[in-house]
Amino acid sequence: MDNRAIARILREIADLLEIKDANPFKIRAYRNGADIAANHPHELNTLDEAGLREIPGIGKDLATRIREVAESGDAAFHRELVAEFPPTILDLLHLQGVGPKTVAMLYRELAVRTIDDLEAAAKDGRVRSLRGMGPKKEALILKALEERKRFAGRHLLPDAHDAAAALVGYLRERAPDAVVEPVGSLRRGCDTCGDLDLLASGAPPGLMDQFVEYQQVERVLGHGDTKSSILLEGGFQADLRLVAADSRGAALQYFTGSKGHNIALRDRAIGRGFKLNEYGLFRTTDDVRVAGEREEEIYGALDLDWIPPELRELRGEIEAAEAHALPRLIERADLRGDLHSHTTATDGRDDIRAMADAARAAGLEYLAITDHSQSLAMANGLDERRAADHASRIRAVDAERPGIRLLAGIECDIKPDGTLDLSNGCLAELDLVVASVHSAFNQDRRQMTDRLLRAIEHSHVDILGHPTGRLILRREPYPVDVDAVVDAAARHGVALEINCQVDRLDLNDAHAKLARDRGVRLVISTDAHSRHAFGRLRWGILVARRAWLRPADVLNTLPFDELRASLRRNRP
DNA sequence: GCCGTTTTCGGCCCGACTGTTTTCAGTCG
Repeated sequence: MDNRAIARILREIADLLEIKDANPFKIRAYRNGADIAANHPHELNTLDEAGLREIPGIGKDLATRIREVAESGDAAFHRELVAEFPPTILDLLHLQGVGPKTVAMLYRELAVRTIDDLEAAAKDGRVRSLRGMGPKKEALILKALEERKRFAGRHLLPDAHDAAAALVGYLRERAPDAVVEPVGSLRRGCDTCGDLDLLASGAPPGLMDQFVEYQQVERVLGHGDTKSSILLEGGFQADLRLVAADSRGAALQYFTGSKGHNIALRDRAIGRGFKLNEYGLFRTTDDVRVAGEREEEIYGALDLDWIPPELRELRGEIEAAEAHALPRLIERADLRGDLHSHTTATDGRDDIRAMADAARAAGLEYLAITDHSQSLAMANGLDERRAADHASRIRAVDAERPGIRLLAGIECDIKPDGTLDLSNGCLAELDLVVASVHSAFNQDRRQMTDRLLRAIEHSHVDILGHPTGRLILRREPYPVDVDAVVDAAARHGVALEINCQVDRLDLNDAHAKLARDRGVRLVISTDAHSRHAFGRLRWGILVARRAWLRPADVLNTLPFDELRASLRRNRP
């Protein structure tokens, strides 16, 4: 059982306890445990009970349950809860406006067990007969059921940024003197986005009416003086909060989150005799406001350095801010090159010259052309003869093009047995080798891990490409022991890639941080298949910042000559 | 269920909006 599976069971326990109306703090403890499991960079099933208990938030009971799940695939406590309530009622919890109390009542009073049961009960008027329910609630439930069919789940980062940018632009036009800005997971740079949180500071109250009148509105979910929510065509939910200009810092802090970071910060405020909310930091004794206009003041009043939003995930940033030990995070301007790209020689859309010119126009000093190898027949992968010819063409363009240096590389397939797709002799003639998995994703964890370790041990491999193979919202990562891969990369001096394709972003933030902590170098690469793709470096930068990476942790911040000298094949 | 420069017991973050209510519970973020 991997962390994801452990997290799912803990989350189901929390949901079922909530439906049972159990102690809310117990529910929070399980939910917190699920978050910890989902985001933990190490495999929890490799830890014993003592090791688990060292993780803050995991105590005696949760450690026992996690061990139980790791060993048997389930926990007795979970099975007992599932026996009390059909697990299908958990689907009901995800409907907009339906919470645990409603689910419990629907099950108890109407024997509603599934989404279909609920739809039937709402349509034939049984829902409105319940206490606390009425025709409006019934209509809301039917709306939520209909929307569930149309828009499922989260959204990719660029889609969220585009939708937010359009909405922010619309609001700024109507309130030119206010500050309108994205907050929430957008500001933290999360790799997917559930909803769009916006903050307007110092805006006239009428802005709220204009927000709910936005052209793309599918439905207004709530409309108040300081807080409104809308559902956009296409499925995004957008929330807008209005605060006074002198509360902007407090509101930014509050609505940026994450939830865990905020709870820890408010806890810290209480411990120092303050109360923290979206309007400011107040002294408990006399309710006098001591900070609120700027975020820096809030953190400062709590004896902390200002914390970049990408780090606000309760992964040690508060301790680091207290010790003045926050890293200087990497920025787009620190990147000097791109080490993964494709051309018309395989499945790219532009030729070597077009790619080189586009990379230079994007401000890069060097570009590695790394087309596919022969196994990827679908992509017209290169055999040894074509790889050699392609390399000489790349070098010819390099010689004729000022202002950009090219590396003649390859994205070499890692075959199912862990051997590479081209001979040593062929790979030795190139400047750089990215090794990647593109086939046989169904191998088990042991096979896949051995496969990657064997590739890392290969003396010509410089970079492991998209190391876990995930496709966000489409395909789970293949099962692999990331810990072992990171350790091997550290031993052999192989860099791990943060692939900037918007549905990959692979490695993710937690794994990239793990790699950094073990002294592994990362690269941030576009995997560009056209000359228009270099802009996506910004998404990889967000992942890197969330992973606490400094410029020195990333290989392609080096000047060209130093980069070349640092590659495995050129090291003494 | 977790946790401890106030505590091993008694706390645990905070506020807005809605619908169904005659003062508030439920939901959401």
